[in-house]
Amino acid sequence: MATNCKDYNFLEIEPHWQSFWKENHTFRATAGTSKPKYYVLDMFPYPSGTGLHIGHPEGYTATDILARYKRAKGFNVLHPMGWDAFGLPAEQHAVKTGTHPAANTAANITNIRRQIKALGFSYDWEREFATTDPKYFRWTQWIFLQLFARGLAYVDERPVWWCPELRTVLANEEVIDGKSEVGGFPVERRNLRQWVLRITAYAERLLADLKDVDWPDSTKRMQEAWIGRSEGAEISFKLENEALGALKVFTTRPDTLFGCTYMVLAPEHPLADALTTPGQQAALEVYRWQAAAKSDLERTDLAKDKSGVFSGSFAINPVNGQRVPIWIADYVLMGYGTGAIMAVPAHDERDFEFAQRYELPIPQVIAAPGGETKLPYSGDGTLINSPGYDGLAWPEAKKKITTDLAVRGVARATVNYKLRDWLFSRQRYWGEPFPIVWVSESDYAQAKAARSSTLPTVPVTFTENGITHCALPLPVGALPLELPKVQSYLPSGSGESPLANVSEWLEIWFNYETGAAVPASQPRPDGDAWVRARRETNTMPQWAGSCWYYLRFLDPANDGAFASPEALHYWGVPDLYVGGAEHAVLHLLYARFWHKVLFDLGVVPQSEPFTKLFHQGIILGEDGEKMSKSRGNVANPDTIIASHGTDTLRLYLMFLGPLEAMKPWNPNGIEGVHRFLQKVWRECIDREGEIKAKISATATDSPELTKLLHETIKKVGDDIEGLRFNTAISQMMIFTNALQKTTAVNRGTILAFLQLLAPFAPHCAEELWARLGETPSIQETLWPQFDANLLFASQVKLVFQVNGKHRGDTLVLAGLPEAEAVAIARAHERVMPFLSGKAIKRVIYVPGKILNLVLEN
RNA sequence: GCCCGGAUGGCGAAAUGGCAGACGCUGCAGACUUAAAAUCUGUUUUCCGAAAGGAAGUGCCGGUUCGAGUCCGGCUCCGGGCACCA
Repeated sequence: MATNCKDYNFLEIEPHWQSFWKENHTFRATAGTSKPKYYVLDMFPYPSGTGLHIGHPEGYTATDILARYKRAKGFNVLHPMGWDAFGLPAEQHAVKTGTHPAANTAANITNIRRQIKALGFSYDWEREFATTDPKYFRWTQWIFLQLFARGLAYVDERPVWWCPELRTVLANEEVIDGKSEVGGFPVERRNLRQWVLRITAYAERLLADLKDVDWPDSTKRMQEAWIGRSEGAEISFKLENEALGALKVFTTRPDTLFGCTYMVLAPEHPLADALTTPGQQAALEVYRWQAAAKSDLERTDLAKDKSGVFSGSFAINPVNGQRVPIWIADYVLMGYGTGAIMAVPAHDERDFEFAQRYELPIPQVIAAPGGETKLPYSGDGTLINSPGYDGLAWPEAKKKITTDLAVRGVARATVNYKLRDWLFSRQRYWGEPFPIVWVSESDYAQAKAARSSTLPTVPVTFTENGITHCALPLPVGALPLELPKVQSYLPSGSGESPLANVSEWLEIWFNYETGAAVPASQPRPDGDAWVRARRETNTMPQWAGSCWYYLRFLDPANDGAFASPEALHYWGVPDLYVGGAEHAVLHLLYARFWHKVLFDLGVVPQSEPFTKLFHQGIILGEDGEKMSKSRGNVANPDTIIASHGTDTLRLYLMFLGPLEAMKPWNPNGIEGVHRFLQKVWRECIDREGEIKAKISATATDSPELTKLLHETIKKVGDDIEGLRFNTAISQMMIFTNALQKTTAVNRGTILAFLQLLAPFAPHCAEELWARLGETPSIQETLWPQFDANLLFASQVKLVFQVNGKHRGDTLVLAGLPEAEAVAIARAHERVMPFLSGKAIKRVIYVPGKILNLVLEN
């Protein structure tokens, strides 16, 4: 049922077909058909208050074209959309206005959903959800409980930004130049009790399985670098003060052990105090205080100016018994390896710099193959000045020294990762509450008997004022644990989240069998399973909800499981995942980690979540700068939809350049693609709104037009598969230009072309399809086939070159033998003059392409 | 500092090692129009030339090749990411 506008009235056409698709559930995905499945997923957006900017629809248009194309190719397509709706901006808004973040979030979702729907994407909206829906985060909490039960979640003291003035914890992005973003107050690092996920337990698999996924190489390399595997040895240095035991260091270069002239501890190292002699204590205090006052950024900015203090103590080098002074310096980090290093200044740049400044010896122990003596030298070489190992190549020496020391029990080969465990809690209101209560040791012991399968082998505990608290999970049946209403979204002031102020919710009698809770202010209910408990006040970070949403889309209404085994089996994981490169590490690594845990639990059938990944490029402002409100260069899709229509916007976004490229927004080009759609319209519909008279079922197309049509079918299909939408559109423009020059055209040719256009400009194609009297919807038709026989021309243009220079061309029969081609060239009026008087030394002939005659001299 | 991209007309760009600049924008000229808009046609890398045609040309320097925007080596600039990881 088409509209009846005479001109290409997109404002009438686009809403018309959008409601048609909605009423007919055109894009509803139903599992279990015999068709092959195709799951194409966008990184779902955070519903921010400012709505969509032009960058969002770029990736969404790309996946939509693919989704529509794959449907036409006979696939059962799953193409969903939802909302990553927990997050800081909503909380900040709540603090400012006092309104519940849920209300603000819902309003933002309504707006952004309207914007996305106006773009006419073929999402199955029946699968929509937000991560903030209790029916969704119930399963986020469920997955957390699985991690907890497997010992992959624990609590630990971790430093976070604390602003004494605001009495709150700040995120990294809320700290600017060591001051709070709000108010500009000073901030400091402060240790707080945090939940941490043991992602490091999966480091090896997260690294190894990268080889199995079809991702951009650069993204794989970033993840590799982030995981940062390095092989080396942990070596124990005996301390001169034997009462203190040994000092363990990690090194990737055990072969340079003879070149170790000092050691360095991180200022936070537990042995730092004990090792510091009374005379040096004051200096250490000052140094520590200086290091702590620096932000991480300052500490790393000062990288070039290494500093430290001597502890006054010595260790013994296990290979040669030499006394080695122990220094304390902030260029060694407590978070990596053992927080202590053996310094080999001759072969490490940082140690070299430090040794120079403090005039420590710099003996060379690796000889460069070229005899080069410039230090520091960290390249290949053989050992020198290393009695017992001299002359060995460094890799062998590394093995031999490690084994020799291992035999003596003072070293072992180890693998270290840069990857740290994942800090998984936030002191915020607007996040998933942890389904955890804290109970006393004795109550935990009592509950353990009833709940053992849901508890980790080693209880998760923390100690406060000498009292040990044990983490007891809610039974799965008690999920979801929803957020309580609070009086204020301001932080508690003590470093805990606002939840710490809701005492009726916080302090409870807890039934560890059912998960039921009664405020502790009321009498303890009858029954053995009731224990005194305090709820966990932390909430989960925004990453939690985005870690597994791609699985919930498979079966979003399921109340009995995060998704049914049937849905998990049928739809599997996304066949294509499209989103920004800014998520190359964190989101994609966290999601992979969770997926692997679910795989180990046997609840998902595959070990990797995203088989194929693609990053769309960023669209910059007209000025070539990143779009931002403050620069005032933000383009809004709404205005373009109103002025040119969404089909034009979609087409233009794809025509701008390669999908992966970073490109500036240039609204001048919009007219070009809009004209293209106008032209398509005019080729189908005349000024009176009737079907153009030149279209007829009986017209015979010229061989050229037929060939062009089949070329276009092939190229558009190939380009969509390769995500090269810009060149697909160019090809359709070429076809339309040719169409315009015809006086009669076969109706079937027009219909086939409209099918090619449909994934790109679905409203326009649908309208013209209906005007031409076709039913059902163009979305339900199969992609046209090209005839490969028609792609080969009998005549081809052969280019003549003399000494590699273009000297003319001519049409020849395809498959012309070389001898004949040379004869034609010799006789060619433009080629001949260049050949006169010279012998042909060599002939390069690429049939159908080029004939290059190489002359003597 | 390290890692990853990128650099082609006035602009966005295209080009399995085989005619560089497809397609689109802009500009210019023309047709239609009383006129304008819209639409259509032609033209638009630079230099020489009246033209035919010729020469140069894909950030810079060199190399491989009959032939290089494309491959290799060395730079410059721009963008992104990471940053004392022992």
